[in-house]
Amino acid sequence: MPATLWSVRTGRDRLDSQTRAALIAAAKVTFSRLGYARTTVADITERADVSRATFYVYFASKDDVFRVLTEQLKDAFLEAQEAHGADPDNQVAVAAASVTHFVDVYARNLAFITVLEHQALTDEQLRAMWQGVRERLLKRMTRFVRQLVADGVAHPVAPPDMVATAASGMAVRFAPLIAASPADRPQIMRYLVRLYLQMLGIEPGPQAEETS
Amino acid sequence: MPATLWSVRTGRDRLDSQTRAALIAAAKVTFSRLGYARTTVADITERADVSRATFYVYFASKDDVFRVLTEQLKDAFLEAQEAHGADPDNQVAVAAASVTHFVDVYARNLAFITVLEHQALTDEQLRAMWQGVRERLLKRMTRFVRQLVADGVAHPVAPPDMVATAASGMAVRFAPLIAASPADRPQIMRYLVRLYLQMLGIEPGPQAEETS
Amino acid sequence: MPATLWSVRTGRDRLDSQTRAALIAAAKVTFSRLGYARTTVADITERADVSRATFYVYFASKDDVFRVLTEQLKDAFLEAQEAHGADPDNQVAVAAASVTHFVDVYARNLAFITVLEHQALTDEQLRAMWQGVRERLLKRMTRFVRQLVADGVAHPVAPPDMVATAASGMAVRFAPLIAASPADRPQIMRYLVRLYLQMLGIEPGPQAEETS
Amino acid sequence: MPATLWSVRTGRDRLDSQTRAALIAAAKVTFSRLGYARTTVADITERADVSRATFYVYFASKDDVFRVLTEQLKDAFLEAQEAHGADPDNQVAVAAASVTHFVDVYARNLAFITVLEHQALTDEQLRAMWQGVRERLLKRMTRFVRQLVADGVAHPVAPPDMVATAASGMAVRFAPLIAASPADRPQIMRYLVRLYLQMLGIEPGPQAEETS
DNA sequence: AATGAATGAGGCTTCATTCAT
DNA sequence: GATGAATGAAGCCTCATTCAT
Repeated sequence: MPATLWSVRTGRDRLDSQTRAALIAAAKVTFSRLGYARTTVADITERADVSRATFYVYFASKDDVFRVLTEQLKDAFLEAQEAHGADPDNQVAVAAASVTHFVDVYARNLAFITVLEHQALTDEQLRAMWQGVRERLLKRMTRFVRQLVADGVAHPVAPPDMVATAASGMAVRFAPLIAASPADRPQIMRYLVRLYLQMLGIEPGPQAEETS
Repeated sequence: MPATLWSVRTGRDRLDSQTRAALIAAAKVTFSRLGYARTTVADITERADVSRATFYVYFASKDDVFRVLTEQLKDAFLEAQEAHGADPDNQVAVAAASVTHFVDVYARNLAFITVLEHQALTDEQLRAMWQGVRERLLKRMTRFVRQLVADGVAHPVAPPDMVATAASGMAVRFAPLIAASPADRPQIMRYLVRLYLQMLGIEPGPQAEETS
Repeated sequence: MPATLWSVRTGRDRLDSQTRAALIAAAKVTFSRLGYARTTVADITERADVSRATFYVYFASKDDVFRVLTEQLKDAFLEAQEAHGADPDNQVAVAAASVTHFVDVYARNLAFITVLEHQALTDEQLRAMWQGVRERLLKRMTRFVRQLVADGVAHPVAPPDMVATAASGMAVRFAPLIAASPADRPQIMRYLVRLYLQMLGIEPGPQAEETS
Repeated sequence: MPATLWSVRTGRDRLDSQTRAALIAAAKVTFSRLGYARTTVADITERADVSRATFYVYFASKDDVFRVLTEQLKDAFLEAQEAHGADPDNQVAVAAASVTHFVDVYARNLAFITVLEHQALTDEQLRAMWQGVRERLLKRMTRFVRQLVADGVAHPVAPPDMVATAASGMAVRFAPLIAASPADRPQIMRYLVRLYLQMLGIEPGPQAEETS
């Protein structure tokens, strides 16, 4: 096992295992394709090329992997929020980068999110978690809008939280487009950003076009 | 539903039966609460207060009721599109009414739609149907936007189909708000319409505020 | 189903079912032969000549049938306690009849009791129930001994509860003998009764020999 | 255990290993608490603080340890039979000591015996072994009773083997009492011995009270 | 000697669906 | 039309055991 070569052996061993990673990847794909209920542990282990019992070496149950995947998704969204790479002084650029990253994460996880929202219907814990993520993202965007208004940059026609809600809705709806034709991503993103700025009541200057 | 075409049986057809209606209602509630897989036929029949076997008098399978419910949803959306009640000559009012109706139907079926989208992941037929509904709505809105542009009423910052996409995303995201606090519906709708017009690049005149 | 002919149809239908009875009988035999863990639901249903799923129509789980059987055993013991058939005025005859019935029930359920005691090790509820039965029987015998002493009939060398304990131990140990050679039952019972009376400090008169 | 015969390996044999001892002790406790089936090899190794695989260094299987424990129990019973410490010329004292030792061993192994008897239901070898132990003890006691009768010391009301059976039953039933309240052991034992002698038809002289 | 990792085999339980009445 | 009864099929999970190191 190469694991012994590159990973310092600690108590976390189980968590670094290649097998575990393979199972997680397989689970993600399978859940995304088949949904939760139709995914069987056998589907996952076959794809990961291990035996069914091995699954239970790493996860307590089918539910357990699903939670792990959900946590990973959460992390991805919270990280995307950081809007890396945009000039922090250029508020418009920051706004654009933030939307862009969000849409990218969303597009990459489209199907899984559909499944997650379905599961959240019956799983209180999942529901709380996913709603938490949504609220965090929304609050941040709301704060941002408020800031832009205070700075006299934006002039929206509705309260900041409504604007944020609308903006996130827009973004969500653009994700499938990008997932469907990745080649058009730059163009689609450009339109999305323009519409976003328009909704904020910002005059789109040339800087807005520089995103990712 | 071809059933209406060939199953004429008696005067009072199976399709009218009270029992059938009860089963459909029960199925809708149960699917919405528990999702597809976790809903059992027993759940549905218990709620409808009939025996498990009776279910199969009216439906071929669990899948069958789900399809029936999906058809009903489709009808609801297509009907909402008709924008009843708005002055056909006031394009802005028509736009507002259309969005409003859409959001209302969406809000009333939130959970079921979540379930439907989950099922569409694995059911090709369902996927095609639901996508068809979305496309129809989108196309109509796109046409509408194009018309407004041609009429010099709207000045969007992106192509009509992009605007329509963004608008529908907005609307979808507002539905949960309305479902959560129906009392605030008027206020929320007002903001939604404003943002919608803003995105279309329409100067919101006083008429826009008159919606529903 | 003849059931409709001889049993008044009530809500208890499920409980009268022939299938249920067959499953219970099959479960008793199988548990007694194989013990709890090695008994599979398949073993039971095969013996009852129904499908595996049918088992779950009548019982919630393997554990559930086991509890039902345990209740039946409890009832058998409590009923045996009543010492039917002995002249109530002849205390010695009552004593003999009581022991005799107890041993008979025990002998008929030897293996099942072994299994039950094993299960009681890990199942608090079972333990409480079985201990309750034992205590009830013991208390009754203790009361009886006390009475005999008060009446000057018995002159035991130890306190009544100790005598009762010892007597029940004797009886338990005789059960296997009777189960092993039913033909010798009368003779064995005679000795058992004699030893029992001897332990009570009763002069065995001719009446004692009249048991069962 | 043939192991002692052919597995001589090194000076300090596997059979002495501390690890092995720890596993045996852990197994005894675990089997006694959980029963055979519910005890997992993992339970045993966790308690012994070694890895699961280590178990198989010392035992061929879960069944194997169980057999080892059973052998140990057998040895304990057979040794208890020797009635160490009683004046060999005082037959009554010997009788008392023998019963006492038996009860002590039984009390110390109550739960394990319950498990063993459960296992004996399905394991022919175990059944034969355990029955062998019982028979040996019974035969010895029978011989002893016969001797007492021949010596004119005892005057039982039933044949020696019946008396022995009854006596062992009494003893078995007293074991739980002693296990439950060890502080009362002397008192309980005294009553047991009295009842035992009473059953043998021996006038309890003062010597009988000197036991253990 | 000790163990981390992996798995074959097996058992419990659920549930959509059928069918005779 | 309604239903009680029965079941085939399928999936989750556990665990004793093996093996390479």
